[in-house]
Amino acid sequence: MSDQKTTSDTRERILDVAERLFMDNGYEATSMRAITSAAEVNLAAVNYHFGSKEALLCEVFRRRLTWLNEQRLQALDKLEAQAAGAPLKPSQILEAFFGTLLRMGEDPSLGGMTFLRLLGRTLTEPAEFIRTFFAGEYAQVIDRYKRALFRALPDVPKAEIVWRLHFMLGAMSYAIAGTDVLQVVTGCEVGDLAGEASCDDPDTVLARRLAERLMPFLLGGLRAPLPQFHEEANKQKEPSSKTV
Amino acid sequence: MSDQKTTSDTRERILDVAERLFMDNGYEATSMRAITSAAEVNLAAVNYHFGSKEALLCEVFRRRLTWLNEQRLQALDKLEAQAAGAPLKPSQILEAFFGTLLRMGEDPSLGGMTFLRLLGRTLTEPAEFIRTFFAGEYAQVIDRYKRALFRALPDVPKAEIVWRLHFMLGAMSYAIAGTDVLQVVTGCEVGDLAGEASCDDPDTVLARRLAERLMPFLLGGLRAPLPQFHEEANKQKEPSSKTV
DNA sequence: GTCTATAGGTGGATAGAC
DNA sequence: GTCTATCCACCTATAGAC
Repeated sequence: MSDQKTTSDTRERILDVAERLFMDNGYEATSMRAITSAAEVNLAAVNYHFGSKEALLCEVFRRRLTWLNEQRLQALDKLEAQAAGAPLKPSQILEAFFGTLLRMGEDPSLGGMTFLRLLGRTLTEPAEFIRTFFAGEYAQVIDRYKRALFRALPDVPKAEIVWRLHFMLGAMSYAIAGTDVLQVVTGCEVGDLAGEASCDDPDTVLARRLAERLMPFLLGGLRAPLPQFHEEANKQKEPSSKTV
Repeated sequence: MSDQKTTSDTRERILDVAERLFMDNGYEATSMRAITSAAEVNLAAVNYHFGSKEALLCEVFRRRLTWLNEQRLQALDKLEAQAAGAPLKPSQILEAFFGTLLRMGEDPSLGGMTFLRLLGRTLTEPAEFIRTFFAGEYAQVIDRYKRALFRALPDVPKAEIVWRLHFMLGAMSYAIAGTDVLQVVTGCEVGDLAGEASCDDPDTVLARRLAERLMPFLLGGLRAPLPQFHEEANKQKEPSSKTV
């Protein structure tokens, strides 16, 4: 990875095209032939550069997720440095986690909405190698954020926080992955929901509107009154509904 | 569909097995051969009974969704009759919509968690025929519930309600579809999150716990303060944050 | 309704020349 | 690094006997 003068853009072209086609059609329904012909490279090039179709998919994600993971950890580092030992506010944590991702959607050079949609869709793919891959990619970052939320919400049972983190991930993933489902389900064009018309790229506008809408929703869900518990409740709290 | 004395359970056996395999592997990765051999029927039986693999998938959903749609509409009818013209409470509407679905997860004869997971995963599949199918299946019910929410939250801009309905659908779908992602992402077993051990089927317990956890989260999100608006805000409200 | 047999096609991967 | 040619496993769907 050092001295090829033309680390020929073949590699990058394949990754760009694969990203788009995997998003449009899904992993299984996208053939190597479709990728290589759209990228105008030879069929054998994928196996030469990546080894297999599975490895190609992983590389499509790795090139974006490495950057995203760094950004998310840095955002948390920065907040914690500013707080000087005090717990963070939940809204700050959510902004660092979800805001960092959603800002990728506004920047085509980071993959834009194409990558975000692909990510949202692929997270629920059943294939074993995909689940294993994401587990490894996400483990460290999720763990850091989980601990930040535990500190930020000391009165909420940890199991409850974990559930809600999961709900938040789901709301975001579907909101991103299903921007076309949205139209269908709601009978509205995304343009109508986005507010005023804009001169920018529609995807960029969508990413911005999404962030504005999603963040209050997630925060409201995270801080909702706790559910009733049944027998002995969790260690730290009296059961009945209380706003956290 | 009337006089075959043995409307041989071949048909039902295929549907049951297809439901499970589509859930385990996804639509594209599940072959007719895998289905017919697991169901112990002949390879040609699927095409005889359903016509094609696509039609089989649609039928897998139709046999559950028809019932679900009826239940959801009846639940709303009943609430509206009780209210005698007054708007419903948001919590009632969510209970009717999401509670009805989640109760399917507790009843294996209605598909149980297998069907719920399949539904959650399939909603984001890119294949055109799937999107078209769901659009037709859901349109009527979603429209009724949308209008109920508009009435229940007259001070919230309609576009905002539509966004939040979408977020809620997403949170629920992922929460269901990704109960194994949950383990991986959070480092917990589902059992740990479910609270006490139980003698029931683990999936049934999970469905119950999920409902208890999810409903407060969704309600908190739906009723969260409105986001800031930029230029001219929506017609009905002053912009800055207000709890609805 | 069920079965066998097969048509007719596409998939991922690789060997080996250049 | 790129290309052609090819292997072969597997797919959906159907024709036609029983």
